[in-house]
Amino acid sequence: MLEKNFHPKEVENRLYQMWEKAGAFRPSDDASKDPYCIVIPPPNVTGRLHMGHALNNALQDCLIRFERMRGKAALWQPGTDHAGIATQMIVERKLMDEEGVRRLDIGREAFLDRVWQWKAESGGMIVDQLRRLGATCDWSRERFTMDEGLSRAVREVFVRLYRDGLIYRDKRLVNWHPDLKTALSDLEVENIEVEGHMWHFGYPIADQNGAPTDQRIVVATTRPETMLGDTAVAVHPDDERYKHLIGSQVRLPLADRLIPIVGDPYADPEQGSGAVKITPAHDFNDFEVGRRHDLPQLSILDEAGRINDAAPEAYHGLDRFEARDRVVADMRAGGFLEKIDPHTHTIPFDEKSKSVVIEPLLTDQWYLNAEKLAQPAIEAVEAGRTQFVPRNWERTYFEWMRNIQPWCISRQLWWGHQIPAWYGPDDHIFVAETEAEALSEAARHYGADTPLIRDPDVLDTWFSSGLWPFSTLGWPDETAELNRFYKTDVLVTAFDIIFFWVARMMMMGLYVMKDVPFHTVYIHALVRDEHGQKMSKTKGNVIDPLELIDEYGADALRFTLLAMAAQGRDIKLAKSRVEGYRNFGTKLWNAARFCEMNECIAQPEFEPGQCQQPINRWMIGEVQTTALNVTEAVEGYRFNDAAGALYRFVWNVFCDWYLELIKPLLNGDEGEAKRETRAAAAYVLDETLKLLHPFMPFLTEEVWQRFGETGHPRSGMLINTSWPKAQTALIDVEARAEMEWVIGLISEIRSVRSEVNIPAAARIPVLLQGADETTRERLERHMDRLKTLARLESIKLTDAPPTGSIQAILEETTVHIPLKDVIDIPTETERLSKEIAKVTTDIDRIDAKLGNEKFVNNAPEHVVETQRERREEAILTRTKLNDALKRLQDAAA
RNA sequence: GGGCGCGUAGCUCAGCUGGUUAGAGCGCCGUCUUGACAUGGCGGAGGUCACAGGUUCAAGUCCUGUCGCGCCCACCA
Repeated sequence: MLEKNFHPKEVENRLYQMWEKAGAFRPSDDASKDPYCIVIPPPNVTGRLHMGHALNNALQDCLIRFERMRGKAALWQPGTDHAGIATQMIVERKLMDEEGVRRLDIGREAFLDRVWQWKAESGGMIVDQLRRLGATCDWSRERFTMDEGLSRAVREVFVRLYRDGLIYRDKRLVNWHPDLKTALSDLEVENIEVEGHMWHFGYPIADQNGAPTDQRIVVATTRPETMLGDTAVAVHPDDERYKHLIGSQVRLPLADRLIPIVGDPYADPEQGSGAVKITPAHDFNDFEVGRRHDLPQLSILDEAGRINDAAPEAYHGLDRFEARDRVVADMRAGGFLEKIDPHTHTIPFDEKSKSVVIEPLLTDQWYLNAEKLAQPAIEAVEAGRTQFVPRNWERTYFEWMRNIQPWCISRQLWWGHQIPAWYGPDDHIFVAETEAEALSEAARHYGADTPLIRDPDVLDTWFSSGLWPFSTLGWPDETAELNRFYKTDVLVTAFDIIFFWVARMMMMGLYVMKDVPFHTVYIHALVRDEHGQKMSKTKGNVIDPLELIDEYGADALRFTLLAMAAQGRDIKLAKSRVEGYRNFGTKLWNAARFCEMNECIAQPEFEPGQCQQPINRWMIGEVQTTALNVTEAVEGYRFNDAAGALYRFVWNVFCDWYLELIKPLLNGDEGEAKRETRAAAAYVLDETLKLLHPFMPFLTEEVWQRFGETGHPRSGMLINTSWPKAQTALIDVEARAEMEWVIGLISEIRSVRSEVNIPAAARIPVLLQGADETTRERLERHMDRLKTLARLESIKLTDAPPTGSIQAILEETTVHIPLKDVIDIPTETERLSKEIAKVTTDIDRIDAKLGNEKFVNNAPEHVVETQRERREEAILTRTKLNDALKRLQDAAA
């Protein structure tokens, strides 16, 4: 016997282990089954499950369970990402906290050992947390981006790209992280608006001998320290104010260097003074200007962001912000500071901490020619070989892909895939998959064995992530899984990594596999807090999914997320919502409990089409409709529709009506109708469990199992059961009409009872007017139900005009309960008058509509028909209301 | 500057290709501990669908504009 409530804690772990032990997560080997594959967005090994993961994985698990039940060989390929920077930082901090050593103190080898050690100890946390959510990943295939196999894939792709000329080494400005001392890609930089200043400097123009004159040219900057690296001043070639100065020179203060004034359209005459200082080594725009004019690139910062030897001695070793103050002070002292304006501008910060200011720095790095790789990736989406859901994200994708910049793929870190490049004594580059290969190439190149030095840098984490859809399936080997599951089916992710990841997978997949990595990209919402803020540790507004699981169970959390996963909108998560869906679980649990108590046991030979009772025929039809709706919704990635359909079906149809309506029967004598109803109820419950399983796997499986203990033994676990195929032939329109009539009648009687304040416990007789033959038959069939659910004592029929009415009930109840006692007559009179006025305006409006020829001629038949019916109904209601009003007034008098 | 999206009940949000009387959860009011469920039942209040125009027989839904809000990209000497 089921307990009164479902206790997730006692069930979840047990069922999960049972599934896993039974191998339920492994795709079927049956070659006749269609393959279905999702690769998980690999969480960082350093990660803890946050709400975004919970949503992301609830969606994937829902799809995987759905497709598995639909008979596909479903593979959910799991794994984790080594997360270069994040992981390195965590281990560095740990080293410092526990042993007081820096990574440089112990050296690269030892440090990497520590990272691996750390990974072994605590890297599995996020994976366990995914299990708690109920994620049915095939854990036997779990991969890690730094595994030997995946690392081999990385090396091979790198070498291929290099040999195809798509990876190259270049010296240009990169986004430099002065704390971590590494380059970052454009995407890892976040521009944040801050209040700052604009300093205006007057640079003295030099005479023919290079000596400063009194004439000044004013430039402005938000980064005064960079003036130490200025190598020109630019003015617009057509700017009348400065045209004549092009070709002359400026005596740069402090640095005391002569720099040219050049004409370049980059200088905007409208902005500031119209003249702009050019610092090619510290500004992306200036870099371009410098290239055009062949200006020297004078880098004045070292890798830690301190002023280097290229600047005057007074500034050596100063941090960039100290240097800023110093430069401003010195400029002021020298009389070169014209003015300071307050100024809001955006400053590049590192995207992770949002606290370190990124410096453009001139360094040698490895680049990937993304423009070339983007071409086929753009075409694939244009041609629809990969589709975004919702569609509008394609615009975002195109926008970025069409303006894609070279991708800086090297990082000056230790944790990651070391770049397979070696340098000869003359810095000649040898790129090869192994050192041996590189050495033999070098021997060929130099004509003798030559020692090589390996490039110490590692690759951007996202490089290996880009290979994920095929590297996890075994590439570069031609594995059975690769053949079977690539391309994969759908990628599920949030929009914030479309650029980081989706775009890169598209490029890499097409380059390496010559096919898109997935046919669909489902972009889901971001989970925010109740105020719509992005959840973040610093804001302290994080809701921990694990806490919610502890409190309400994994099913409740999953259902909440799925029910709210409307397309394209952010999810503002409120706890009350989770609670509501937990209650939904309880409701279903108790419905099952009710079935169990009433011996509704699934009969293996039960034929849903053979039912005789209209109520059962109706209910079976409702299940079919729901199966149809849920299937279509999940197929279309409309998870909220699917969840909503299930919620309404279970609660508002199955529990509220069906179970209530069959109570008189179940409590009555044994007989064919009772037997049929028990079997039908059990059938409906089973179908419901199946439909709900991808959404609430634990509760449904538990009920499924428990019923197998007391009823007919189950042939298998719910997780492996076939998805209900909607049989539209089982939808009996007549039975539905009849039951809707019964439900409507009960609702009306209840509503009227309440309106006239009949105590809930009171049993009343009811007079129904205008009963025709069909109505009489129906009443006969459902008499018990009507009496029970509407608390009627008796039902009398008259031949007078139409159906159950306020008037009739008022009339009859007066027999038992004096009207005056239960009704406040003045209030009631007022209410009725208002009601009458309202109905009258309704009638007028409908009359106007029906009087409109265009409407009658053009609107679909059923719309016009509906309007006519409504008109008649309204007129009838008005008559009744008027009668009731008159009666009240009589009673008052 | 370019792009995307949002504005519907007190709160959080659904509402697909225009078509009955605009829905849900939570909250609120009333009522009921009746043998599945108080994590519940039953009944109810609450909305000029941001605003202004337009298309249409018909607009929350389509178009234009206005106001307010959010996000992404780029730029800002």
